[in-house]
Order: sequence, then structure tokens, then C-alpha cells
Amino acid sequence: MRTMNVQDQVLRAALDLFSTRGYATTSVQEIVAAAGVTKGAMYHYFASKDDLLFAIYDRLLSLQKAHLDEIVAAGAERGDGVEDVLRAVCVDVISTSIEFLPEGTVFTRSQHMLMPDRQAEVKRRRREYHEEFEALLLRGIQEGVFRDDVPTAMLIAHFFSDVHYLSQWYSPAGPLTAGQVAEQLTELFLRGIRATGKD
Amino acid sequence: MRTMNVQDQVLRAALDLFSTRGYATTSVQEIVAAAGVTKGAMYHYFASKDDLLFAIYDRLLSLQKAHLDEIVAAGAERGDGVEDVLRAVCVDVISTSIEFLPEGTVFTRSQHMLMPDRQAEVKRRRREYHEEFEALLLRGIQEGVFRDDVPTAMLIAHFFSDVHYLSQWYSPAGPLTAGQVAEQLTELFLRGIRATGKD
DNA sequence: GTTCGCAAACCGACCAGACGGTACGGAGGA
DNA sequence: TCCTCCGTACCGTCTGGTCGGTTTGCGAAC
Repeated sequence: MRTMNVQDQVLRAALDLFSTRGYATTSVQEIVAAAGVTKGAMYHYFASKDDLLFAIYDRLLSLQKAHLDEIVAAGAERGDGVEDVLRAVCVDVISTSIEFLPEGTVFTRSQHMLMPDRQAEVKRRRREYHEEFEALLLRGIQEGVFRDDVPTAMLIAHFFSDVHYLSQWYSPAGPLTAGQVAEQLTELFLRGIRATGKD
Repeated sequence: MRTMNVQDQVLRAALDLFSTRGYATTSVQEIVAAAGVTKGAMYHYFASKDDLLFAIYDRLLSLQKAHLDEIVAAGAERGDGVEDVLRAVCVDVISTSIEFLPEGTVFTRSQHMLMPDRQAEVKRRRREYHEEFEALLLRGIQEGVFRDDVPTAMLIAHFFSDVHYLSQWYSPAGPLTAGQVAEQLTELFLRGIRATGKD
């Protein structure tokens, strides 16, 4: 039973409280109390309340970006078809979003609470993710695998809406497993965007 | 140039500020200043800041529920097929969500800021809407028009994710019209949920 | 048509308290 | 002796909301 370090405890408590009560309505006092530390200790490691919020964003963005890069690289190495790569990407981002559901709640609710420069960084990193995703779509369209009559911007929005909405309806206590949700939402998406001969 | 009444001015300012700056980070002072009234005047008409927030929810929920009932009733009267009715419903809710985009921003961001009883009411009314939507899906499944291998809960989430995500990506200043978005997102959704002979 | 009565509308100074953040000092290892 | 780590007391600011009082609108009385 060794004592966990202050940073971890504080971040854990902050994530929990931000996701359940909201960022603005959670005071620093409540966070440090839940973490079992004092305000002095917390402000020794974090410059501001905003830092705690940004740490949550940073972690999730880094993780999902790393996954994406890895999957795309592995697909390229194996010479997988674009639909298989895209499927793997979709399943992964949905799965990890379920795994980090509280982070997702904070992500959608509290982005506008970040300091402007941090907010800009989050937007930039999301855009990078979307652009890599878009590259797959464009490749699929060029190869005639995906439909070309809907702008990619809308296809991107259509998919990521599912990802962001997860924290609003999915419960691990419910009947559906993370894997089922990932597979089925991915399949709904892919079915919608596949090219068809006529139609 | 007659003076607009206080309620309208205040609600208009509140919607604008809540959607751009967020509920928690907007003070009552800022709202009344933007509305060109005093705090005394505002508190004469509204019991609390929470009232302002709830008014936004109430308006959007009432409007979309009324639309839904109307479309379903009209479809029943004409004896329309279930897919046509569902398509009309989807197009309408997307269109009106675009028309009321700032409300949508507030809706997703600030639901947890409402007083608990108000929050419960919002949840209840959303559930009612979803249940009416689900009834269409179930009818379509029973008639063999829609696929039966995905739980309706997931189909519902899949569709409403698009609706709620609109305020995060759609801009009226962009290249896409509201009508295009409504048509195309609806078609993506319908294509995903249609029953297929094989597959 | 002027005056009166009165309720609704409105004003704005004023709380009590909570908030994020800071100052400062002690402990304890190096 | 110095530096990191952290506890405690405290500060200035801002918040949602209140309250006593004033103004305005308007029907009724004379």
C-alpha cells in the first residue's frame, strides 16, 4: 500500500469530478479533498485549474493519435485494402473512447472552458486527426470503394458524431459490450459510405 | 422603433452568451448588460439564472416534439410507408437543429448545469422523443424494411449523434446548405439501417 | 379631463459567501 | 545551506441573488 504520488491522485480526482459535476461547478477545494491532498501540494505541481483540464485532453488526444498512426502504418505495411484499414481505425477509436468514457464526457462538455491557447491546440490536434482520417476516405473514394457524392467533411462529421456521443448514452453496465458497440457502429458507418453501382 | 419587451431581450442575450461563452462563465451582469436592461428588471421576470437556461431547453424540446408529432400524424393519415415517415422525421430534426444551432450548442454543453429537477425533466422529454422515434424503427423492423440485427438503442444513438454533433462542425457560412446536410445525413443513416437480402 | 389609487414594472446599491490563487514558513533530505 | 515538497492561513475579486424604494401604466371616480 504505497502512497500514490500527488499528480496522479489529483488528476484522477479531477477527471472524476469534472465528468460527473462539470468543470466550472467543481472547485479546486473539492478536487484536493477528493484526492486527499492539500491545495498547496496541488499548486506545487499544477499551475492552475486549467492545467488539470488540459491534462485530460492531452492524454486522450495523444493516445488516440498514437493508435491511429500505428493502425495506418500497420495497414500500409501489410498492404491492406482501404476499407479494412478504415474499419480498424473506426473500431479502435470507438473502443478507446468507451475505455475512456469519463474523458469523453469532459471532452465534449468543457472544451470552451480551456484557456484560449489551449483550446486552439486542442482544435489543431483534432484537425490533424481528422485529416489523417480524411486521407483514408479520399483514398477509398479514388479507388471507387467509397461513395463520392457526399463531401468528406460530412462523412467525417457523421462518423465522429458517433464517437463523441458515446459518453451520452453508453453505459458499461448496460447489455452491450464495448466490442459490440464498436463493431456495429463501424458497420453502420461503412454501410452508409460504401459506393454502390446504381442509386 | 418600439421597445422590445424585457423577457425577449434577456433570453436572446442569454442564448447568445451561453452558446459562445458557456453558461457557467457568463454572469448575470453580462446578460443584462447585453440585453440593455438592469438586474432588477431581469429578476422581476425570471426567478434565477437557471430559469434562463431552462427556457432555452424548453423552447427547443417543445418545438421539435411538436414537429415530430405532426409529421408522424400526417404520415399515418396519408398511409405513408415507414421509411418515408422516418425520412421526413430525420430531415426535419436535422433542419430545425441547424436553424437553432446556438440552442444546440447550449443543449449539449450545459445540460448538467441545470437544477436536478429541470435536468430530470429534460431527460424525460428527450426520452419521450426517442421512444416515438423508436416506434418508427420497430415498425420498420417488423415490416422487414429495416435491419433487425442491431439493437434499436444503438440505431437511435447513431442517428441522434449526428443531430447533436451539428453545432460542433456545421457553419451556415460554409459551403453546405441546411437542406443538403439534412438530406445527406438522413440518407447515410437510412442506408445504414435498411434491411438487406444477403449480407 | 383631471385626479387618485394601486399594482406591476423596474432600478441599482448592496450582501454573504465562494472562488482561484498566493504568501510564507516548516520539514527533511542532500 | 539549499532546494523540493507541501500545509495553512489568507486575499482580492466576483458571483447570484435581494431589497427598499421609485417610476410607470391605467382604470375608476368625480
